[in-house]
Amino acid sequence: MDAFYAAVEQAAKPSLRGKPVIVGGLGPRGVVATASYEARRFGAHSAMPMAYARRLAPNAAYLVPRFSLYRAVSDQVMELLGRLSPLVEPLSLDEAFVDLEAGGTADDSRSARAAGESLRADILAATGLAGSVGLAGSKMLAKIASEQAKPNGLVLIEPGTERELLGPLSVRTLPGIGPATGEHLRRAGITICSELAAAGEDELVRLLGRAHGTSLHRMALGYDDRPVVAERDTKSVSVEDTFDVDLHDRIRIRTEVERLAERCVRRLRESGHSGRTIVLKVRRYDFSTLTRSETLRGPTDDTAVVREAAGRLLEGVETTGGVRLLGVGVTGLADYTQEDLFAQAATAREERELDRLGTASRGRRRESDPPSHESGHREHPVQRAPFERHEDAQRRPGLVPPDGQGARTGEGVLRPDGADRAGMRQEPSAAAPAAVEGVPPSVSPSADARTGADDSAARPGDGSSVGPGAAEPGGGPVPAAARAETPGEAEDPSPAAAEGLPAATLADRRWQAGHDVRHAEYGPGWVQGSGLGRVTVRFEQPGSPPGRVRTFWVDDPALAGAEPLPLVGVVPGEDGGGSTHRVPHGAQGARVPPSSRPATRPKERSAEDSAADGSDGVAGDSGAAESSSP
DNA sequence: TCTGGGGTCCTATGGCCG
DNA sequence: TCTGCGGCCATAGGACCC
Repeated sequence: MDAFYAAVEQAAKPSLRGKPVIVGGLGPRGVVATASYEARRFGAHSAMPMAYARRLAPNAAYLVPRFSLYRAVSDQVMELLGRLSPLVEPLSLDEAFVDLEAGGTADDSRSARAAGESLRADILAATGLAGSVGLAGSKMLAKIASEQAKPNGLVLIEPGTERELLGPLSVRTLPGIGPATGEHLRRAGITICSELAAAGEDELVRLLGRAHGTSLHRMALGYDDRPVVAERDTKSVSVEDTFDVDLHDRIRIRTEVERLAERCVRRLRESGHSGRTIVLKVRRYDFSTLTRSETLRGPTDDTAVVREAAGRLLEGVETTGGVRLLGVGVTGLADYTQEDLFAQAATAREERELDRLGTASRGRRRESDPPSHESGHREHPVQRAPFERHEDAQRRPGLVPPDGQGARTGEGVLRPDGADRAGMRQEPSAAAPAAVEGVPPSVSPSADARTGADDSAARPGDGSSVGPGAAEPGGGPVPAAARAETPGEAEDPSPAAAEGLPAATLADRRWQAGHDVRHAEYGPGWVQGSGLGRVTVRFEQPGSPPGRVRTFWVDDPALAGAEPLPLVGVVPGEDGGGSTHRVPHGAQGARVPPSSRPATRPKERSAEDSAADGSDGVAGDSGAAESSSP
């Protein structure tokens, strides 16, 4: 898919079509995830620091990613690919290999080209978006072809022309040659593929090591017999956060590590995994990165176990000077969970009974899994871990008895499903007003509040402007990345209540730039920006003409968060928009009668309106669409 | 320019064990 | 009983990809 995230946003927001759009982290340390082709003309591109992109393209629209929307569109595209062949290997949300031969879809250049063109048409019809197709006899060449096809094109590499085509291309074209290897080769006098091929395998192995050397030599000759692999097992799960301002306070660092551990385990469980090796990642003030890991005796998906392991690893890390990033990961995954093991232990007899009766085997265990208790012939018997952990658990209140049932209920104190989600949404109510008044636009409120919570107290004058009110017992604000994935969450008052915090009020609502909203009177739109107690909304939707902007008070009860609308197939409703529109779970409780308080018109509105409605109609002017989310 | 977040794979090193 | 060696594992770091 071409400039995927930006293209989705342009499809969802008609006023942005044909305009430079940049999607990525909007905080002071954000980077560009995707730049639309219009933005690329200014020199903006993926992985570029956002601050630099803003200098190059100050009038672009800057938006945070909305992964749930991209995932939904991606699913549509992948479904179309699945019709071509059972062998589809997704590389990311916007890219996949398809083995056309295996699907019987194509067996020569003509039929392959036809399949590619019809696929592009189908993608356009289903999503309204452009995709590019590369056709070739191997994954490497297909990928190179698709790069050449962009934007919105199709390139086929005829069999027999591979070496001729590769020869003059930069070695950087080949997958696996990045900045470091490219520089390494350049110093050896190798800059293009023909030179790589001529260097010979022995020389490349000497330069780059066994695996890399041999595979690159083959690729330079056009050989690549890697198969298209449909199902790949996940090997690790991790979460990490970069902080807007370096962390110095040791207690604060520890708290963040624990929070990350909890988030990591949540993701681990959601994927149906447990894991044996806990990894702590620390990026220091000078960008040097170190990892520390600890391998347990058996796999776990227990929050407390991971949190404590991460904490132990942190103890061995020197953090004076400051920390800019922390991460927690789990590797050595097993695709059964601890509860399965508990259950197995507790119900082994029952299970054997069921098996004897021919009942299908239970749980998430697969044929390929390590043996269970009954057949333990492993050098490192993973199944011992639960029992060892159980001893720990007995000393720790609120943990799990090995009775299968208790695995969930006993731990409910730590992470009942609702409370976990609440944990993601613990938004210090005191921080919101402070942020609205005191935080400069584009500074992520969460991170800023985090720094305000202790670091600025410890080190006055290090740049944070949020006061001690930001600190909140029982959890901190949501990292920007987490919020970005869950639009509308901030509006849900229930989690706060579940945590015993004061119920959220309308004034606590956060309006994230780019996120969808619905106004009782004006219908669906999206947040163009907010700050100073106001939120500016552009009222338009996929398929509609570019819409107008209006500004409201942030606590306007007529305004509610909304879920993204489908990009294709919804005719803008006569009722003012989107009859298929769903109010997100978070907004249900806050549903309001139409305009119990009339749309207000702050004095600044006219100025803001005219700026945003100006000649180019883009959310530009360095204020509009960017995240001045309070 | 001042550098995200989620991954994968490879390499080197050192300890343990048969 | 000691030594050398290879295999495997744990750990750490780095390159790369989207």
